Amino acid sequence: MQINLTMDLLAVQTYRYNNKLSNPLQHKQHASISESGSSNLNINSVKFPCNHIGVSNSSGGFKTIQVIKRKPKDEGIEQVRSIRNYVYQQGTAMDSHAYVLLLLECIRIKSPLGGQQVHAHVIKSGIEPEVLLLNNLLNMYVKCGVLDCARQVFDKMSNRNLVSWTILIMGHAHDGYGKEALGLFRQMRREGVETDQMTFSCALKACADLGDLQIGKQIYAHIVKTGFESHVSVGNSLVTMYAKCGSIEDACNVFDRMTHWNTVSWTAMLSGYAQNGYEEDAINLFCEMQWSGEKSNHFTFGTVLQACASMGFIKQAREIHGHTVRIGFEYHVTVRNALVSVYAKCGFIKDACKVFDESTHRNIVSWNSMIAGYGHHGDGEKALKLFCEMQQAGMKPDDFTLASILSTCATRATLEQGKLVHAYTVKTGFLAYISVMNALVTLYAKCGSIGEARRVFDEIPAQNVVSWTAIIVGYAQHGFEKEALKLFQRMQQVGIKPNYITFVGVLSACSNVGLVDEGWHFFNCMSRDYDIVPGVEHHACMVDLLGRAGLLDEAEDFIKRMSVQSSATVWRNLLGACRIHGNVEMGKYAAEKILELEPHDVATYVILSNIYAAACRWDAVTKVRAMMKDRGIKKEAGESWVEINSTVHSFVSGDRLHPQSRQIYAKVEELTEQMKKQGYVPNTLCVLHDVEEKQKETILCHHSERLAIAFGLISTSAETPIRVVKNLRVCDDCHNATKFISKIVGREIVMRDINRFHHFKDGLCSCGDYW
DNA sequence: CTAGGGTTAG
Repeated sequence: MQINLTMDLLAVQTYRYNNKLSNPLQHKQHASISESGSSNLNINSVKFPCNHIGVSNSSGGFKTIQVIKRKPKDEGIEQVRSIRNYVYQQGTAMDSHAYVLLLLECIRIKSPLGGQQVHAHVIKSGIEPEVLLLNNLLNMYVKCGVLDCARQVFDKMSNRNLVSWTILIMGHAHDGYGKEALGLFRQMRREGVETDQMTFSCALKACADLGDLQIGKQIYAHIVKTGFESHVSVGNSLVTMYAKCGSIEDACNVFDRMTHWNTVSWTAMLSGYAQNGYEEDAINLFCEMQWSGEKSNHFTFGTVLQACASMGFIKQAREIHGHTVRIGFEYHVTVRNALVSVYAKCGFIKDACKVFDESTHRNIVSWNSMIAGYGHHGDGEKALKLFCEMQQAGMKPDDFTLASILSTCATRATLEQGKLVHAYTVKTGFLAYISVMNALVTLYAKCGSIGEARRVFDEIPAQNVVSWTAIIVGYAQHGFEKEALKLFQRMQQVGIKPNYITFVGVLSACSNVGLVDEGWHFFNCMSRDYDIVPGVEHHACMVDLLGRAGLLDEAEDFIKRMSVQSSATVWRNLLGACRIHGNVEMGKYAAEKILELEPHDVATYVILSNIYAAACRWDAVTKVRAMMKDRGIKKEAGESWVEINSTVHSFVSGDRLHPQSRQIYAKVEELTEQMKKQGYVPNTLCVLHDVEEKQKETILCHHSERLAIAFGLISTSAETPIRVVKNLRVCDDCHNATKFISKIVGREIVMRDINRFHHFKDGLCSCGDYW
């Protein structure tokens, strides 16, 4: 089916990454306040940045970029106009107090334009603004997200007080400019201004965001010295700072030593547990909190539900959902968003959808949660539809939305749609967000364009651990292990520490080409040199590596000695290796293990049956087939798809639903003829069905990947590479056939199966038949 | 002037 993205793409002719937009800091447009005033009251001459305003940041990181979420044009102008009229109506009666009220109104409607009008009017009025009014101006700019202007006001103030400093520091800390916030904090102390609990809190928040435990501890020492330790707010900020810096013990210590607690204290501790992988402690603390009599609020529920989400604790989530209903928090937007998220992450997409649909008030997070939910656990088409619906409902996508949508396109390998979204990010300035660029790296990698992925990666101004991981995983999936491992070294040279997922990428790079020694090396050094405890995913990689390399006993032994709880994936990798190396007994054992964990896993039955068939154990094949019938398990349809003109064309084996079915099958026949002439012999062992030999050949030739390739060939011009995606491992016979096809038609065929990429060219596959 | 929270990228 076709999905049209409701985007105005006319203005963008090219999807290529636009270098000029890569660093909005070079393009920052300052909102200038004209001292002469009056001209600025003319709506038409208001010079105000409408897209993004950069604030210089020594860190060079991505948080430096703010995007003012523009409201629909008319509405914005209306707001400004009404405020201006209000100002005019007041005539000469305007005094400081009235201006303060107006500024608060600007904050309420989030109108920096309106605020600027008020500012201009203050200047024009000729009154000498006292500290209170200036602080409110500062606050207005900060709250409207225009730190540049706040800074300008601040710099011109002759009489700053503690509040002025606090507003500015808080503004920077709140918007992610931690270094600037700490710089201001230091400057403030140098200038001899007394700090209070509020400034300490803000400084600690800056440390928390920067993850700078050292400075955090220095500030703590200062807090103790000045006697602010007993303030609840300071305690809360300390808990948060330690938790965000990953030092959960320190956070606990502070929490335990506090003399009194409020809802914030409990929530901060809860969140600390949840973010550091102590989800169960978080849930226990939530229970303790209920016993203590402390009231929960929407933040508390949001946090505890998040803890449930990352652990897949659906039962607890439902209980908490019930609790929010009982105490009337059910319809709070934050709670609802958390509910959408928890249901989606636990795989209960229908429940998530219900909560979303029944929401009376939706904000950007609500849409993002639902879109991400569909992208990860439902289906990509629904995610894209919702993305369109969201815009029809007048909700502007943000960086989170776009990262999710790009990730959805990556999963579906819909390169053309992905390119449209890429263009959209260029046009709207969202390309400035590292999360969006990282998602683009994965998009191109997962669509088979590893070169394009690399180009995007290289253009990221300051790659973070996710960027590096994305490109490493990309190379690993394409079988370019050397490049993957080279980049792994490079990332460390530039000072980026690999994390848990980076190692999944590194180990899969090794397993994809059979680098056994290197795999062991990386596996062993994880905890030794990087302080990362290998998890079940890493163990699964090792089983895959050893098994596929033919070291089946070593792989089995490895599973038996594993320190973490085994998963179906671990056994599935062993089963896959048994299939490759034809080990019937171990395969049977692995299959049993998988079925203990996932009794309805269709693929396991199929592979087991394939193993028996390859060993000519037809009795056993029959048995497996009977077992499947008994248990009501149907063979999962292998599905392959190609994207042509932004439309996804999907095929299952023997499928005749496509309108061009006749031509597709004709092409398949034609190709088969040519292939046979060149020496192709169908491998009928790949056929599970109990049918005549001749019929088996036909079944093979009508496998979903063949249909997709044939359709790709008849729908695109010569020399265009064909990109096919398959939801399962590519079948042995199809792999062989595709090599022939690539040579016959003289085209590159890129096939992504569930594990990796196969680049077929001139009769050869990039995997070197090791897959 | 207010700490605390929900959505994202691998």
